[in-house]
Amino acid sequence: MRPFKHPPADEFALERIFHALSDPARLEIVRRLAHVEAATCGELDGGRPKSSMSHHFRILREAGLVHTRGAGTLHQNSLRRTELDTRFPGLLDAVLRQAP
Amino acid sequence: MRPFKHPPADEFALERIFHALSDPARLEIVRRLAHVEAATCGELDGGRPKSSMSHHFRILREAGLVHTRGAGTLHQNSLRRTELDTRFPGLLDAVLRQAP
DNA sequence: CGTTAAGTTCGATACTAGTCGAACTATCGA
DNA sequence: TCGATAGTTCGACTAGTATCGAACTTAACG
Repeated sequence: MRPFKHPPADEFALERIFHALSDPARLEIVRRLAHVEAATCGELDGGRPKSSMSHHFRILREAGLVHTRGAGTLHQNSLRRTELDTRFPGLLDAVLRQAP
Repeated sequence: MRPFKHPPADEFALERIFHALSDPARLEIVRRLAHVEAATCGELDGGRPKSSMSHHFRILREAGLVHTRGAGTLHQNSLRRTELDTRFPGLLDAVLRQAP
């Protein structure tokens, strides 16, 4: 499995993060990830096909919102919460306070 | 002059706000508006044509980020800061802390 | 009025992004 | 090793969006 590209926290771009969060499907993914330690792609699809989910996770990963690590045949995704809170204090809280 | 449509604070949609902020031109507008009481469209174009600016201001208005009021022949735009802070505490701060 | 100035609207174009099926890859288990 | 499973990649289609010139609207001022 190819390793994923995860930008370091000092390369996070606000525009990219906002773009990632401007899609309802991705906003929902982020919110659901906030309640768990990690989740697989399959656990978070809302009936959407796998190729669509893969696309959304890639956007979230490249924005720096989500970290994905392979665990056997499945991928565990987690919110990069502490890094995001350090780099953009208040942003994630604002998102999550909205619709818990 | 046609009155502008300004959504009430309880109709702000996070997706729409994020989309509005995902464009570099609009992010810059918001940041510059944070430093002044109000500004006209012309004061904030970065050499961009008026039709482009008008487009961006409409997106910002309809997301609830900016309020526009006509003052004679020019339009005064201001950040809806208190309403945004009430509805999404921390969000605007996160944006503005980033690049003052 | 006629003019100037500030923005808006319209229309065309180009680019960007979301959706989803099909084929591919990698890993685990029988 | 064969098959099943989880996810990625590819390709095509579609929908949305940015850009910008040109025409239009509105208001202030001679």
